[in-house]
Amino acid sequence: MRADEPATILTVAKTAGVSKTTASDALRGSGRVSEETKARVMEAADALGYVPNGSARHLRRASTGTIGLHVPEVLTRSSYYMSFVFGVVQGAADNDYDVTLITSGRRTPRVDGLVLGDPLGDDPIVAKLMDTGLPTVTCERFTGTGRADGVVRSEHAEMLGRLMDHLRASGATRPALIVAGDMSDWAASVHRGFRDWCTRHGADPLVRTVPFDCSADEVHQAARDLLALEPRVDALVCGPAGSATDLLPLLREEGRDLLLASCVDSPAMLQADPPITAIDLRPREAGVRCAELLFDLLRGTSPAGTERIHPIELTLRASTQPS
Amino acid sequence: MRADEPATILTVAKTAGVSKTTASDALRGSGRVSEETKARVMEAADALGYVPNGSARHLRRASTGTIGLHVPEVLTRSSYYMSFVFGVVQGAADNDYDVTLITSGRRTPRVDGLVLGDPLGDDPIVAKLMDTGLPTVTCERFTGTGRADGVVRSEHAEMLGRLMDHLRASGATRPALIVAGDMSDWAASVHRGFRDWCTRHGADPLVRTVPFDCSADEVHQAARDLLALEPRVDALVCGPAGSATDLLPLLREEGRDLLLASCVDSPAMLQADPPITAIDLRPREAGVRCAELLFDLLRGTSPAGTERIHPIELTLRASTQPS
DNA sequence: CCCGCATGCCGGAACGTTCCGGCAAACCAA
DNA sequence: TTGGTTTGCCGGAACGTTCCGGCATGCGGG
Repeated sequence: MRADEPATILTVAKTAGVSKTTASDALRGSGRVSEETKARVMEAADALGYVPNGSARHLRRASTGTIGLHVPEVLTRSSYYMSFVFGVVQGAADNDYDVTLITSGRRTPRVDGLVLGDPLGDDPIVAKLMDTGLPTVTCERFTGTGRADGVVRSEHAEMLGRLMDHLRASGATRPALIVAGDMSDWAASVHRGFRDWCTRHGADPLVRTVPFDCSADEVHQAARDLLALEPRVDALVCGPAGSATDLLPLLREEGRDLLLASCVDSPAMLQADPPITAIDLRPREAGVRCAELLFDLLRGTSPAGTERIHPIELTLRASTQPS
Repeated sequence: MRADEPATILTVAKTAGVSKTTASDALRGSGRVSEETKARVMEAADALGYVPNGSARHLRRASTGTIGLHVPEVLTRSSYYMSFVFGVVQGAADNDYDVTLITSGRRTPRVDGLVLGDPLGDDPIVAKLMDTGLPTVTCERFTGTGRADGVVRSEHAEMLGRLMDHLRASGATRPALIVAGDMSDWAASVHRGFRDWCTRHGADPLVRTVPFDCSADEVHQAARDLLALEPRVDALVCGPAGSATDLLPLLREEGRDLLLASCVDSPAMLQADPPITAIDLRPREAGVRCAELLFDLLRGTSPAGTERIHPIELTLRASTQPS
């Protein structure tokens, strides 16, 4: 339980023997305050356990000190999103901001800006948030109506090409892809990367599309379709997070010894048998980058329309070694 | 980009032809306002797109309208925590509160109360948060110094007993347990439930302890220890989230055909081969309950010290069918 | 008619901090 | 000595909303 009333700037000022303005200036490094007075005020604030009242501060400054964060509630991507969320929170804390989670469009959020992870073009919540007019940064582009003020994105198409090169070098001649629909910029890039690679290498673009928040059954069905093709598919790239590990039992059951890769890495890919080659999207760093870009926008140090590239990596594991 | 200045209560009042006090009272259902006047004010607020300035409101009310949420950054539990977080956010939104994520003890948070998921007795961040004196609800008990104002917990020991009964009914005579250390109330309960069951049934309590945020290697090592025992272990209960699926490759490799169960359910348990029997902790609902309890505490409708039981379920799957 | 009560409005002050501009003192140059 | 500049303080007002208590009006009862 809380002991007594929190100290205010007036308490600190009285204790340090200065005006409230001097106390505020001393603690914030604003105005003109001598070093001696500044030290005295900071000592008093420390001794009193003074914590600024954010509501008062933000009322006066016409700001909130908070950014809103929205990620889709898709459990298959919980590992990715959890890391992303912690990254955004880290980036915000580094800039003395709080992060408020937004899971519905019910209330217009009172925040200084927004970070939207994986904004889906057909997500009404995202559309609503984009309509608030708040400074907004998206991780990957928004495929719906409207433009974010800032975008942090990765070169998924290029990385898919590199993965395909690796599969080809491992002996694959007939690769296939399971990918989510084009409402996600990420999924669209992966899809495009695959098609482009097939065009360049004279391969059939064998693709099955599933929903972004697809069930394991949907993934299984897509995989079965591909596995039934003749000539036989000899490499399978799984777009949806977690789907590669979900398919291991099916592949084992069908006695299919093909190369397997995932477009989203997670601890489960490493722990699978065999460990699965995957694209490490480095979600925590992506979160930090999104937060940083939003603050640059809020401070005016980056113009609206800024796009930043977030580097991703291909992690090779046993699932794509030639057998 | 934002079009123009947001409407204030003064704008609404002028538009509706009433005083600011009447406008405020009409929108909040406080004071004494006729139905006719109320309707007129709400119409004006709607037309103006009025959104209350939370900073002003909370400054006046000496509240923040925000609760702080802390969960450990343990990726192996991302599925559980993600659901828990979304549950807390849901519960908060239902009470018109925002949720701020707290990942470090660097700044004393300006929030009305705290929800701590899985508070570990040796976590310095949790200790710091408990020291703030803010009204605090924990999901499971805090094993360190200090007492939360409210606790939402489940009967893990009892559920463990039921799981053991099921394993015994499936033919297990020599069950073993991998569990995290006792810094987690949940882990301690699971451990106690296992030991109590073994005592009641004259079984050796075969247990290996791992850290709460254990690596897959640590789980593998613990499992190898248990698998090496003679007489042979015929059932394995995995405490750490995700560890049951992590062990499937090892069990397959060792040719061990034993019963396997997990103390934490997740989509991955369902997708494993075979699907793994698990305890569904229903994390999303747990999150909602924690938020609700915190608001009851803040409103004074529940006394400090309140404990509420959150029901959990045993989900039987192929991994514990007798072979 | 007068008094008490209920209803429905109202303005002022409060919340804690920051912004703005004023003022006094000290110093330096002409 | 006078004028200009710099430094370091200061009080008042502002931010948007809520709380508090006052007041006018109407109604009913004595």
